[in-house]
Amino acid sequence: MQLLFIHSDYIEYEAKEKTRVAEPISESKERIEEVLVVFIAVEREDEQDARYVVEKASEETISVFNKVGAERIVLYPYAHLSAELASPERSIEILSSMEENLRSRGVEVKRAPFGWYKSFTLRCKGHPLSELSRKIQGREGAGAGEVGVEKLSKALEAEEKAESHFFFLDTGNKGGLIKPEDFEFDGRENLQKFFIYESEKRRAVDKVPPHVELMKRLEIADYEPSSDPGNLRFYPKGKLIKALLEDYVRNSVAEYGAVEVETPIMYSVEHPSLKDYLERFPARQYSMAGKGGKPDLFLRFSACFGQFLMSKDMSISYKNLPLKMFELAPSFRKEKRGELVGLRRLRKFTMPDMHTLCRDMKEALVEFKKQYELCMRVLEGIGFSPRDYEVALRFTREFYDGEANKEFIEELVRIAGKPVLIERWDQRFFYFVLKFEFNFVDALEKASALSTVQIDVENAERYGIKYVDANGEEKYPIILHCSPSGAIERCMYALLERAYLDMEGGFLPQLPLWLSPTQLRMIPVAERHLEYIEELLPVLTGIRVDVDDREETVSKKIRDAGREWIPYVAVVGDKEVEKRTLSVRIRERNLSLEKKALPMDVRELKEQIEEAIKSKPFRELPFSYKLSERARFVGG
RNA sequence: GCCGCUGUGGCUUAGAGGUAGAGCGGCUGACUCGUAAUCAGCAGGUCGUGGGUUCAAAUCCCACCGGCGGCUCCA
Repeated sequence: MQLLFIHSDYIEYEAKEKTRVAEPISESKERIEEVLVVFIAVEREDEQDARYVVEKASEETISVFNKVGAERIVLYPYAHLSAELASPERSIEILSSMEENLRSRGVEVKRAPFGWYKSFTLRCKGHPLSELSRKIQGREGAGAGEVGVEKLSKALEAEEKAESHFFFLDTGNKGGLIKPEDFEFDGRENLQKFFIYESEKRRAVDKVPPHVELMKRLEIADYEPSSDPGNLRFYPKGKLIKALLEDYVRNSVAEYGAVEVETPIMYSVEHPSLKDYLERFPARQYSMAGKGGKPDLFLRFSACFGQFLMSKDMSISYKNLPLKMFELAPSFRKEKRGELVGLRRLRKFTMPDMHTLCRDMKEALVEFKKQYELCMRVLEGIGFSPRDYEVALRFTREFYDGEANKEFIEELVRIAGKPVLIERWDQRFFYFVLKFEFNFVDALEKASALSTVQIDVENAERYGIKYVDANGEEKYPIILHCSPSGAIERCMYALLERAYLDMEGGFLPQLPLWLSPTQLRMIPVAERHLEYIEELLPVLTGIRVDVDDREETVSKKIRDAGREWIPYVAVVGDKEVEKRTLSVRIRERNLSLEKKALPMDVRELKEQIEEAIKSKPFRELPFSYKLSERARFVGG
């Protein structure tokens, strides 16, 4: 049960309109003075142990009532305090028994009608105790009788109060932070969109994001109605792209010096170090009940716990630092229903998650910069140019006030090579003092983070992660959290949205060559040309080649290849067989109008493709190279 | 989670109280085909699910489920 207490001069409310769970009422309008208003959400778990919860909640209410010296109490049902409400019938029952319980203690109590849309005004007294919130929990199992009132977590309260301010910082800009009203956006439309999105957090959009249609049509991914929303299915092409991106990120961080590990995807809710995190986002976990007295489990929302718990048990010398640990972590966040969209925001996603233990802030900053550059390289390698993303640097006021740190921030802006958005928090409300993200702005002008690095000054201590320094003393390291690419699915979203933006701009949409499921399609004019194609295939190893051997016209096959965004399409007819060449169409970004096919030698074509995809991971075609043997995964 | 919109064969959709219609895709056949949709035929639908109103419901009402958008949020 969630309770919000407001000690008020008065409350006025009026029942306006019934909802379908409305209880019958006699009075629709009330005004009550010198009152402790208790906003209440009865939660599902309360149904299990209703009497206990009513007793505890009443005790707590009386205690607050006495402390603030109110004259009467109003119980005001307020569903919005919880995401896990009890049934309306039980809620009314529980609220009524709470009303009676309080009345039996000799207090004047009024209960606002349940299940009505109500208007209300109240005046909060504003003294230190005038606003309080409490959560009442039922007893866990049979034995544990003493779980009672808990305060909301400190972090959550702090965050509500935390204020932040936006600025800009340009490359040559020694003068410090520029206020948004003094910043000239000219030519920086994307940054402007990003800023508007960040500062207003709202967009008037009534369209489905373009990538959703594309992910289906290109047989990449799709919704799975039989799972929880936000858990997608990936078709062979999507799975291939995903696996290639994963390979690429894995290789990149290995090159940077991280070791790959794997940690469990579920953890006990009882673990003391995890509790703070959990309390902060109670409704956002996938959790399951532990049977037979075992503790409940939740699915991880990142690889942090696993790697922290692993680090805690390691013996680490200062000589091992900076120590980098990496995991391609399937992660779960039960995001609110309305937040889920296509590949942009999921409940199950793959997060490349690297943590770096650093001996001190100095070393942390050195690594932070390296990782900043690593992230730029990774995005570049995937196929994003710096024009495709906007940089945000976020830090606490305290961090920025150090003169050396100011220079550090300016250096980061120079590396970005363009103005960046700054967010400065008045106080630290979470575990980091500095973070950056590279944000993609999509076709509907929504921004979402790709790469990010954060400097964590809190979790080493919380988890008991220590290293031994040169003097033999135990120290807490500073921890860097880094996702070099951001969630893999989100990269796919950004690639699709970018392709859509290209299309809007008059270009042919395309995926990067190394990620294209089919890189080269061979089209025989007639059946008799298949033999020649079969001869060529062994030459083209290391490239994903397929053959459109269906009984269709050449025009149809060309069109279908175009709809699949295939980068190289080679037609083979009598002429080619005779001259031992290929007639190749190249889908370049600027070829939307010209549709020329040029004669090319097979080896020449192979070299050209190999040159373009060298240094990138390669995987074979995930299905038959013959189109006639391939099933369709999505309709038409 | 709340509010609004939405759900018709595998896909895209027409129909807005009175016998479910089309295109794509699939299958069969013909054409062996030269750069963005060859022609003909066939199969495929308890109109998201469950209730209700009605002589009659894809169509109106309610609930639930999925999708989209907004609010909110993004460790």
